[in-house]
Amino acid sequence: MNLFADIKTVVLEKLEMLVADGTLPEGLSFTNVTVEPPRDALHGDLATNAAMVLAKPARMKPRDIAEALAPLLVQDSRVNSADVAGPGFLNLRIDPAIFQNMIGDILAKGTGFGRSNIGAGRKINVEFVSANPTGPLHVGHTRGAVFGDALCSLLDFAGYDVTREYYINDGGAQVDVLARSAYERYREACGHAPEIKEGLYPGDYLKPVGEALKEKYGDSLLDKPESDWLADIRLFATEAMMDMVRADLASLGVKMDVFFSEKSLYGTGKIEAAIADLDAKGLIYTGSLPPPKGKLPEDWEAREQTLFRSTDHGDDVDRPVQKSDGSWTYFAPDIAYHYDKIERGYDELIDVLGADHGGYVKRMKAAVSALSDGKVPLDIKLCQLVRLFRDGKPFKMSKRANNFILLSDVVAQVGSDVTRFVMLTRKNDAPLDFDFKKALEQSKDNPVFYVQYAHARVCSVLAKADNPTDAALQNADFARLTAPAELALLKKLGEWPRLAELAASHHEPHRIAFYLFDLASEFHALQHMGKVDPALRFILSGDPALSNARLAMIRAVAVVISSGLGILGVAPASEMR
RNA sequence: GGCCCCGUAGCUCAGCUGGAUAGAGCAGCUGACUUCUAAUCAGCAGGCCACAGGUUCGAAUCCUGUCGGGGUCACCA
Repeated sequence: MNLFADIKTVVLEKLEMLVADGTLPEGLSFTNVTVEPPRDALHGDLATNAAMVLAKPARMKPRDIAEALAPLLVQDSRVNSADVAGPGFLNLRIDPAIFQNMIGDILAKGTGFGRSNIGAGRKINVEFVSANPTGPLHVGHTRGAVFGDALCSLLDFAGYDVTREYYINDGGAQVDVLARSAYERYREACGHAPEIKEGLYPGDYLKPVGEALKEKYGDSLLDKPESDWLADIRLFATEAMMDMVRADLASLGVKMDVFFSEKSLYGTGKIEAAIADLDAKGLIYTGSLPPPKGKLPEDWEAREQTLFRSTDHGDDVDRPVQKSDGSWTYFAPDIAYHYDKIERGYDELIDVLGADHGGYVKRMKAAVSALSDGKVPLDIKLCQLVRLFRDGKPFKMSKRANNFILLSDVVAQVGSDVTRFVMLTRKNDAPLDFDFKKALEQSKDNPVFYVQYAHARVCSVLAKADNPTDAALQNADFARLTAPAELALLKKLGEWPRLAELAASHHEPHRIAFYLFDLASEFHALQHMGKVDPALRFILSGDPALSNARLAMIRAVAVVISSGLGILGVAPASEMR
């Protein structure tokens, strides 16, 4: 159940009644009417802005509308009172029984509580990580991996049919460089001194690949021209790199549904087909681009190129799809790749990219808009940098010194759960500070710990009460939960379905992390009250009925925490020792 | 120079697609454990929401401009 959605339905019904009886004029749009929690709990449980947003189109005073609407709302059994306040807000007080009985709902549905169907089974493809297959994943990829994966879980929770997808950039020049680097490691394995020239990948991770190549080819590729071995080694090395990538992702609990190869677009007519589709829409032409605005590059010269008229779909300048020698630019396979996604029948697309790809957003959106005739929305989420610290001191990373921090380093040091949670405590477009020491600290300073500790405390209390089953707790007398702090906690639980929907529709998994922190905070506060006032303890030996109700309540907290952590891909802890 | 992102308490950040008196955590100060985990909690203090205009019943939120920080910028992917 989503109380906010339910009550909004009621508000809309009552507004229709006011139209029907002539109080409100016909033809009003109710799309801006909202039902949300008021900022201040003193104002009530829910508030609607209906009277204010309708005042102008209805040519009425907000208070007049509100006063007409209020008595109708109170007719609903769930609404105890409706008061006009401020400039025309309607503050609603909800029957406490609604919140109390929600516990039964939570215990019955378990972690399914809060699932919605706003996705309506629409197919959505989320492309993320998509790191070049030239080495292991590093911290930057880690953020994209965690963000993308959590976003997928969130969308699934909201009723989408989600595909997790990784685009393997195995068609460009960088995999040739990989092959040459691997070849040197192969020579090294064969007893020769490797020549890791400038521009090749120097990392040690290619040594096992060299060994494996020796295993497979013996000495047969030594002293052979590049043309004899390049294709074979490229394939071999790329597959080895993707094995590493898959292992890295697995260590974070990320499992892709589809690995899509860029190479598969070449020589199969797929690029040609995508460009032909654009051409048929009159969006491909031959011409030369104007020089970039502002400072002119020294070697700039006008060039005839095959261009995509992306400016028809919101881009700032048209983009080349073919180089002057007739070969494709990197943009062409990207167009073909997104064309392929559209042809596979996705209703929505999301690309998760690093912030350094910001300049790429408009052209890709333009391409998808053109290819799908504006029917398939593409959202591009840019993940900002991760800055690494150890105990407050910045961590130096240098690619040249070959000491850049790998995903596997992070996971090895702090574990998957902590890595994931910390990475999700920031909006994707804000830079993230990741402190190795703080991430492992067991204090309120560390939100992962704080949330897990709340869950563990519930487990501990339930254990004290001999672990009653959810089925048994569902029969508790929830009406006994009348303390203000208890009702506040229940209202927080009631926000979960709405919050999950909002997080999903905004493509913002970090909201889950912040909600869990708030929920944990409410719970910790309530538990602590039991120390000050024994009457508020969860387990009261003299009142088994009230104890059961409270145990059911905290069990519901654990269920929602568990559910939220599940979306983030973090395991709930049952004890913290 | 063009485009994109960011600018909110001393620090790190939320702010629910425009709502009521702008919120957390840390740091600071004052308090709270013979009890279900004090690994916690309560309170105090802390603000020109970068700045200036605009849109309207109402702006941290939307628009325009300015300043400051970051990213990116024609045959590299």
